[in-house]
Amino acid sequence: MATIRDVSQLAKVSQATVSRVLNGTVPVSTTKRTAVLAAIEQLGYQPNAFARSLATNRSQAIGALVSELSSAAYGDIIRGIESVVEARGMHMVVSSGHARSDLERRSFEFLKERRTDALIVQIDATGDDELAAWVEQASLPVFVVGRHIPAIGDRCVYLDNGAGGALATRYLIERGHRHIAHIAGLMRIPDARDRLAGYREALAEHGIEYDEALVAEGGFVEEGGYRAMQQLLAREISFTAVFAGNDQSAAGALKALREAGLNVPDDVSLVGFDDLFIAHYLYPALTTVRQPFAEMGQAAAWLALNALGIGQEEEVTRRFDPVLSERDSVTAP
Amino acid sequence: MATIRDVSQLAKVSQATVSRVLNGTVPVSTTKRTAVLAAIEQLGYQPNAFARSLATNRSQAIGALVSELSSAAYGDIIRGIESVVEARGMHMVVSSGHARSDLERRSFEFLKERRTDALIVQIDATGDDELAAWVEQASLPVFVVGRHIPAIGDRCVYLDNGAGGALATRYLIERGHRHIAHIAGLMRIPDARDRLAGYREALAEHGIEYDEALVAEGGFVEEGGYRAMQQLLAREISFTAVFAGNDQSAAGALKALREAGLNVPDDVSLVGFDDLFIAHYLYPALTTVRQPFAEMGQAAAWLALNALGIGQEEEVTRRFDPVLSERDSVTAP
DNA sequence: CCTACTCCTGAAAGCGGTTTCAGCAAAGGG
DNA sequence: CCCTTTGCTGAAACCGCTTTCAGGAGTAGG
Repeated sequence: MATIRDVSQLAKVSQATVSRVLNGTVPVSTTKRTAVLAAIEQLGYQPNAFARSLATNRSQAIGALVSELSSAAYGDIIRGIESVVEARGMHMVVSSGHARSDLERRSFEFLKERRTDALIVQIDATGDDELAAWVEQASLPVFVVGRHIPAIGDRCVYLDNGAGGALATRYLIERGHRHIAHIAGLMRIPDARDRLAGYREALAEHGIEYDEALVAEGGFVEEGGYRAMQQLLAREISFTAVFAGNDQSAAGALKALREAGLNVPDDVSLVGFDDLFIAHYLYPALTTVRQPFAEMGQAAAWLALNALGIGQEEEVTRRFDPVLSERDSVTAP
Repeated sequence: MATIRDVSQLAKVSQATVSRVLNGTVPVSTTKRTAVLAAIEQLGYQPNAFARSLATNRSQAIGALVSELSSAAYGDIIRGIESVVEARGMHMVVSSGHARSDLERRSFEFLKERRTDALIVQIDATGDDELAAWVEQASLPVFVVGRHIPAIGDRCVYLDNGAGGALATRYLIERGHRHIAHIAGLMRIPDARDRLAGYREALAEHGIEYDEALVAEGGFVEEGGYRAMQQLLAREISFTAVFAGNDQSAAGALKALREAGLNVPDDVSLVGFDDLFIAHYLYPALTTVRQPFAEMGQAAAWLALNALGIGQEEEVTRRFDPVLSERDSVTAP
């Protein structure tokens, strides 16, 4: 591999000059510049990223720590991050927390050690307080995506889950539903609590009394949604619509409803949350609250770049508003 | 940040000795070793990865270039790669080709420049010959996953698509179907051709004549599957089963069948390919040929590590066999 | 008791860039 | 016409680690 030294010798200039041509830090006379460029071309020279990083103490990479690499949502977040980071000529190093708090910790250390210039984390298993401590004590800028931790609010990019829960519920109410069940998510996750709060808020707005018997916990997974729906049906309280805490639990609920001989949307309307692409593949296609994962990833990436002084310095949206993706799973009661 | 120098001074030894206890390259006396470890602990010292890489010319990272970051299949491949790479204390740098040949090229250069120790690529848009040339000319070990290019066969990890096509078709034949349609994939992709070949092979095995009118191209996407199925129906040739080239086109086909008033599986049986998790969410849940993406990613990662001399040196499976995931979309005619 | 190995250790030379610093030439100001 | 700027340039220091090399102490062999 050619080094900067080889280039400088071939071009008959100093290494410093080659470096200056390369980085455009200081003007270089046209004759030398062209000589250098010619030499670079001729040797097929590529700067050694390690040497550069060592000298500048910049890695030209940002780290992404996600909860689970194979999930659809995180794929979109990563894609969002990658698109802006790569457009800035930087790289992305990704690591997964495998949905376990200890592994999240390990991956976090891993990436820090790797000295990425900034870190974007999207993890669930680690608690708010601990995560906030990580963020504050880290020696590099860290941003959190998909989660709102008030203590470090300016470092979070998240969806307004309360508004999302209210949006879904209000949508059902406006179509005439009064008896609306809710399949809640994993209650240790703030998102789940916020969505439930939004549900209650929308009910209250319309003078509908909150009934605990209409709420069951689905844990954000399909199997949980399935069982939660079975519980709701077993309680023999009538309802004409269900707001599921996420699309996966909605899929499970759909299955349970089908098995109970109930038709969606004719007998029961169903709304999900997230707008993963499974929402589109379910039958009937699921009406759901859209969470703009890719945009959120982009926003987090911009925050990170801004923190490094190489961003666009425009104001970056931190709190995203939910939007409803209307499909075929809702009708009037 | 503490450096190796700080550690060496605190421990009253040379930098070389610190390096040696760090890497275990050469024995160090117990007294010095404990002094060094104490100093490291006290200073919270973490070696600088750049300096180390510069000195060793090893990045401790392997690069992954995937076609599209947000797809379910690639998520599993990445997860597979990450699991083995991280277990070996190395990192993964990922980049996306965004399903475009020029961007694939750019990302490839990007990662090479970044001097990852090895590269794993999973891309579609670049042609066989060109990709083979990249692989052979690269200055680092490169492996291809999800694709079989005979010229560089030992560097490919792939599914036996022909066997998969035959498996699906045979499965249908064994259940009594004789008139089986095929929704082919994107014919410029070898996978699609191989699956079609497998389909024909299974037909031939059972003395069923191949009928071109029973094949339509679905381009591996949902919309294409939808239209392909409409074409097949419009041709008014009777068939009792369909083998779709992948799960996404199967989903489209399912939709078209439903709109045509045909029930799956009672009127028409349907088999997909890939076993993405949408297969599970479709209604009826899709019987499909499973492609073990995560395992394939792992295999590719092992090949890469072996090439670097830090693998397990066990024989690594390169060609994976398809397995049928039986669900609810097939029945006897 | 002397020589020949071992075994461990430290000094120093890289790895391949960036950046400071000083210097020289040309240009501008008085 | 002399002095100060300005603009480029090269030498050299430095980033933090690994690794070679030479040497000293301790042990074994003769």
